[in-house]
Amino acid sequence: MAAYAGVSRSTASRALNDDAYVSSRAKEKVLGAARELGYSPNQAARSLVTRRTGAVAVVLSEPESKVLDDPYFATVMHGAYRELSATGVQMLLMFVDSREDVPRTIRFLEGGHVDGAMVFAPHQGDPLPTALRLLRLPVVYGGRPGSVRRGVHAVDFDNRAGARMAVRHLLSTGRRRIATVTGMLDHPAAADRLAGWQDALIEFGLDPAGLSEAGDFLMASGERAMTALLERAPDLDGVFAASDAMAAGAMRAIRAAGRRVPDDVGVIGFDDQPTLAPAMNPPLTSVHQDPREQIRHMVRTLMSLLAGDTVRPDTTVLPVTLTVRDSA
Amino acid sequence: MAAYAGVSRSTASRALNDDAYVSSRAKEKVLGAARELGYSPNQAARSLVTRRTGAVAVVLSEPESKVLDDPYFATVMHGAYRELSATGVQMLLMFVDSREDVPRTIRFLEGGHVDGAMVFAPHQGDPLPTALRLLRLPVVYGGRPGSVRRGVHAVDFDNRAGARMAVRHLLSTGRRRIATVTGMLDHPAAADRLAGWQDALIEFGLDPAGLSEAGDFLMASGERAMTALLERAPDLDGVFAASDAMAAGAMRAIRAAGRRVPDDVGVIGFDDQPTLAPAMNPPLTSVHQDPREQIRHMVRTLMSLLAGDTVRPDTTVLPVTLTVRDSA
DNA sequence: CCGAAATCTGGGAGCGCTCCCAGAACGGGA
DNA sequence: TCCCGTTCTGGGAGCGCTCCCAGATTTCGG
Repeated sequence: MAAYAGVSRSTASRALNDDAYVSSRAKEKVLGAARELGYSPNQAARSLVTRRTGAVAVVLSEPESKVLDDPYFATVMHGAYRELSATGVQMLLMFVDSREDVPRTIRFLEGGHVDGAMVFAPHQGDPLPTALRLLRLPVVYGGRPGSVRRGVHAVDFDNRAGARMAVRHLLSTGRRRIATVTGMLDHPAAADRLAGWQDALIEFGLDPAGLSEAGDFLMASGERAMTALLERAPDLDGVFAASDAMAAGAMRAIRAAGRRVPDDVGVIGFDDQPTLAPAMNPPLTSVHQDPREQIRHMVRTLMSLLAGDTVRPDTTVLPVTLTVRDSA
Repeated sequence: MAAYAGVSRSTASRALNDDAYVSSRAKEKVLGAARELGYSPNQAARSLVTRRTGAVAVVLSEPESKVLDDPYFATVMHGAYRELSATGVQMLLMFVDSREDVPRTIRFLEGGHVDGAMVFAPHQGDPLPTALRLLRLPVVYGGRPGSVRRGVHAVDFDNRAGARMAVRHLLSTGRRRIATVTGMLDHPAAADRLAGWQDALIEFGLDPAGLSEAGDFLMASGERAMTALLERAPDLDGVFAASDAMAAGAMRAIRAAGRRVPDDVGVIGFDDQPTLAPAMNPPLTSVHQDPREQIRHMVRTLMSLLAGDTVRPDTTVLPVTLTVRDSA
């Protein structure tokens, strides 16, 4: 190929990587030859010497059922692919379903197959973040990792403020008995949302006691939890669910109990899932977060890290907004 | 590392790749040293000489909205990851959202970054399969590709037989006016399901005229189509929807028209989505297909191809079953 | 018009591995 | 005991690229 262009391998390499000190004439010749020959450089040979792979791992550490069910992860995968390929980086997707997957994953990540990783590992007891600390591989977390707190790069949403906003909105319509259905509490986001609900009630001088019920982010748990809440506190007039799916379940329970949404009970969800929240009946008021924005931040941070910039390890907190529809 | 184990690089290499002609003593020494040193071979150097990357691309050629919405794709991604990593192959996920993505994708695939590809490209006009024919890269399709018919490896479901089974089931409960809501008809699966519906009606001497309405696989289109059908044929007593989501939409329309499921109108879906079909009210009778089985077949075929076996290019058709619940 | 600085080019080394080949060690039958 | 086939080992070449360095060429101020 260098021969075909009539230059040395060195010059060809420089032209292809647009280095400094290449005459425009040589560059043109090389690029022309490459086009004519349909030449594309051998990635393996290149990585061998540059010690860069041009690939980044996206690690989803959640049980299978969750990943398949939650459209958030579909958005994450797709968004990560788009953002990464826009910067010329290949995405390597990895799933970690159970503790047994951890060693294999670690081995792969330290095997020099990737330049860095974007990790979603929200559970408290997840061994992955701890294991990852020992590697010297640039890692950016999506959402505050459950197990490791400080000294890591993370991009999270302001779950607590979002929950506060939701509850304040319910309060602003005159409701005073506001319950919550939480997510799994070993999940920092769930804990933060619970805290935000509590913040707003206390701020208003109200007593949160007995008005919280644990769910697991999925619809069925929302229905179950809401049924329990209605039994325990028949006078409740509002509910904040830590996910849209649970809000949907809660609505079913409310109707089953012969109450109306929003007339008798106001309902607010979290996530503002585009395929779910607006399609509900009535359309769901929900705390809106933008996963694409999160991904963008994560990619940007990782790219700085890969470029060798010293970025102070920190958690970036992205703002959320309240999308008001008819359910509250 | 070879030095540490006290053997030559050749012997170390042989031990690590468990080649023939290595004494068990040498092998033990090498493996022991590797463990002690936390050594893992440099993938780039290895690919450089073997001309194998140990990676396979999974290409999803569908518009973004579809990929994010359809749990089938989540299952595909996750299943493909599991099956591939079980055979020691890395998965590279690629999305092709629009025609503009095609050249970039082709360039990547022919750039020698992967050993083969598993492609999901169901649309009739999709330019990707045609472009892929020119590459000499082993490709296995998931579902019959829309544009290229023969001479390719594909693993499809028996959509036509599945639809036939569904309609026969409706017929067996005494229903005689059975409508269908189709998927996008540029999608071979949708066309096959429509054909199967027609097969069963004709087989029973019934006239399908006016009882079919086009949808797009999503819930909203099911509702819309069903409303139209009920208006056009108020006497209908059964409906076969080409997806579970459309079946859900159809149920809403049926209720909105003051009819009951299954008493007045029997409903059957397709896909038997685990998170949707059993959770519906009433639980949905649906044609069951197993995406994991499809993936397994695809991976197996691709592996044979990579091993250099000559596999006759052909479409494997996987059987489907009918899961009977309460909606019909 | 000269010399030094800036710009450009090609040769050579080497990244870490696998594969080929020649030769050493081993084993068993004549 | 010797010979031949089998099993095992190490050395060397080379995969295709980038990077370093030395030398060639151009540019430009004095």
